[in-house]
Amino acid sequence: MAGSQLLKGTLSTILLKLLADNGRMYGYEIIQNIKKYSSDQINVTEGALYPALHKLESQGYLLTESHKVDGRTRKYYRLSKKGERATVDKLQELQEFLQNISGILAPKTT
Amino acid sequence: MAGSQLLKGTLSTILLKLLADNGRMYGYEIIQNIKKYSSDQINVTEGALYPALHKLESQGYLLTESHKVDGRTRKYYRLSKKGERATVDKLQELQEFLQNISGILAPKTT
DNA sequence: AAATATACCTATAAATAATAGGTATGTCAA
DNA sequence: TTGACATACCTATTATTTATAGGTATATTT
Repeated sequence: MAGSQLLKGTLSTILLKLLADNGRMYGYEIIQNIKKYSSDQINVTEGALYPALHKLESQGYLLTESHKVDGRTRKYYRLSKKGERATVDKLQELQEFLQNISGILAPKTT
Repeated sequence: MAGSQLLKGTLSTILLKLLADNGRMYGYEIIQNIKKYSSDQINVTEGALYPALHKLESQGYLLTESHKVDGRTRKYYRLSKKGERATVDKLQELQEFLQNISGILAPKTT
């Protein structure tokens, strides 16, 4: 996809926010969810998603449990207490950054 | 700075936009400008800026001219015709991306 | 004389995502 | 029944991008 490099730096925060909203999700579901919410414009690849989830897990932000559904294994991820706190911080940081970027991108009226 | 990795992918577009607005700028000026516009929150390092400018130049998006001012050399960068076209495309791409991100980050009302 | 600001640059390291590959089950159509 | 496609997990390698840290040099302020 064009402009895919724009995702850099924002993916982990998006993942935390999705889990905060939805309680628990599994990898495949996350990919579909982001695709849908962005009207097919943001395509998170598996090679980006799974390492990102595993890193968040290793940092103690996520807890996991595996369940077999229709013969296939699903690994559910959800926020730990630590992850909930991190989500608040990272969300605020990202929103401030987006505001700053918007300020720079705003058409100049001078 | 915290959250500095958020800049990833957006820097070259920001540079193009700044040059589109200001006609021509030199490296040091760009760093100060971004710092000021973001209220000190976005700090573009030299190690990020100069390679980024040189890449844009090598892609044919920027033209340069050096001038000596107060004993110091300034290298001015400005958009080429090709750079002007690229700016329009990249700006639109970034704005669509920011909208998508905002949509995902918006508080869930469901 | 020393510190700070201005002004350019690059080499190496770190972080992050893409590409491309692997494994496996379920379903639907030819 | 076979082949395509969707679901579901994963990792190794590569590419891209920025940070860190270093270098050079002049002007101004303390």
